[in-house]
Amino acid sequence: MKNFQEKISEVVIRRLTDYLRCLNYVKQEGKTLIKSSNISTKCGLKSSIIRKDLARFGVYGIKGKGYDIDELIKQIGKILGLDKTKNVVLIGAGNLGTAIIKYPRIKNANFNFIAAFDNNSDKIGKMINDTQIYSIDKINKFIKKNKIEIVLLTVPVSETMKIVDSLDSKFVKGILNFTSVILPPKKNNIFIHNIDLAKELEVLSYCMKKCTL
Amino acid sequence: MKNFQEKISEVVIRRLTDYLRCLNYVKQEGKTLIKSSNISTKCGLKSSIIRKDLARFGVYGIKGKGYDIDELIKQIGKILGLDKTKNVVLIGAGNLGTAIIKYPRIKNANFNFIAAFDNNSDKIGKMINDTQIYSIDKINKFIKKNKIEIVLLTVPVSETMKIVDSLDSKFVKGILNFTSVILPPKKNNIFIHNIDLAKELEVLSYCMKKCTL
DNA sequence: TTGTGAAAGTTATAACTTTCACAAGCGAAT
DNA sequence: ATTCGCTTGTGAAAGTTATAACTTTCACAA
Repeated sequence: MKNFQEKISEVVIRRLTDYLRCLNYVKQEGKTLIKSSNISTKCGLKSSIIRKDLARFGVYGIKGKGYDIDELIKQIGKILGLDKTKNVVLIGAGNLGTAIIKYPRIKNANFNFIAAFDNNSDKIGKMINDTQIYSIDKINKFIKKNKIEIVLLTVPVSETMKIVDSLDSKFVKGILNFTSVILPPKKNNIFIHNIDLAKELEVLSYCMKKCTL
Repeated sequence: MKNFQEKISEVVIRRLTDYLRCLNYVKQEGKTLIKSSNISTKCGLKSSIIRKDLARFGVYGIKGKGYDIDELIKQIGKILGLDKTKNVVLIGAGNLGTAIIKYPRIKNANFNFIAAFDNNSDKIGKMINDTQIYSIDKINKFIKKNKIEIVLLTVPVSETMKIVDSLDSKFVKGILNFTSVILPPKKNNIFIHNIDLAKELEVLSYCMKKCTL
């Protein structure tokens, strides 16, 4: 794999995650090699762009045969930084938070939910999979003690700003914001990635409309 | 608004949804006009591209002042096809499904969840907000009777294929697939939009890695 | 050893996107 | 009415991305 770090756009990164998903799927079918044309049909992309993406990172296959699946998974993982375990905490142990912790592929991404926080006393002390729920009051002490860098936010809109402002940017470096509150891409040097579930429905809405034109 | 339908790429569509989210937020602060530079800082985009996007669709502002928020919301809604109510059903009334139905901005997108389906007898008959949960056996009859075009899939991985194959493509035109199963972008003429929650974590993972280089 | 088929790797180009810089125009104030 | 400040709208240039077409190389079999 090439070592120099050229700028990679988010489109490319998103494609890499698609490849990864596809590769993990094909791997568990017992295959060891995969052709670019195979990834192509599975992901709905042209095979040429897949080969180009891979070559760009110095990930090579075997001409006439295809790519080694295990090797590919390893390399893409390395590019995305999935090779190191990242401790994260979840804030907001509602339906969405619970769903995320239980989501099948998240353990593959090497995200380790070491704690969840909520202000609902019925939930405090309970578990979601292997993750314990604590009172939200304890969050900053916990972050400091465990040097948490990543926070997943799945709280109600009304709570969001207060919590974001309270997070100690000495430790927290990234927030995955699943609330529908708009946060700036960077705040106090914390990288914020906004995810809006409604967005996907809106995109579908456009596609449906376009198709019936 | 321009009437001719040029091809619009998904990047642009996604930006439009960002504008919409921003506009709704600013609207509820009581403002009536907004500058492109304001949307710009909120969404983390250059103001020039916002103006370009809007002009492209024939949506114009007032020079020296900005854009009329209500008008902008209306126009973007029209472009995305949010102006018409779309009846949808949810399959899989687990945490993720529940979270989606309750997600704040989804009603804005004019998606109307008229029914949910699950195979867990404890859930059948219960409600999520205003949406009743039915037995999954009844799904095809329901789709036929109510001419449902959009299905939201939030079932376990093991159930996914069986359900997708069983959906009647005479009625169903779009599937929003939140399971982590890879589905092709189109199947039996049904448009499929895959959403993988793990993807967002993987993207964040890359960003975090990049920042520490 | 050599020939062949298949798929990777590469290059050139077309298509698309973003950005910049500035002209144009609106509205408020004088 | 005129000026001034402000922000939109846009054309051209720069930058980026995707695609098709082409070349190379590998593995296997004859």
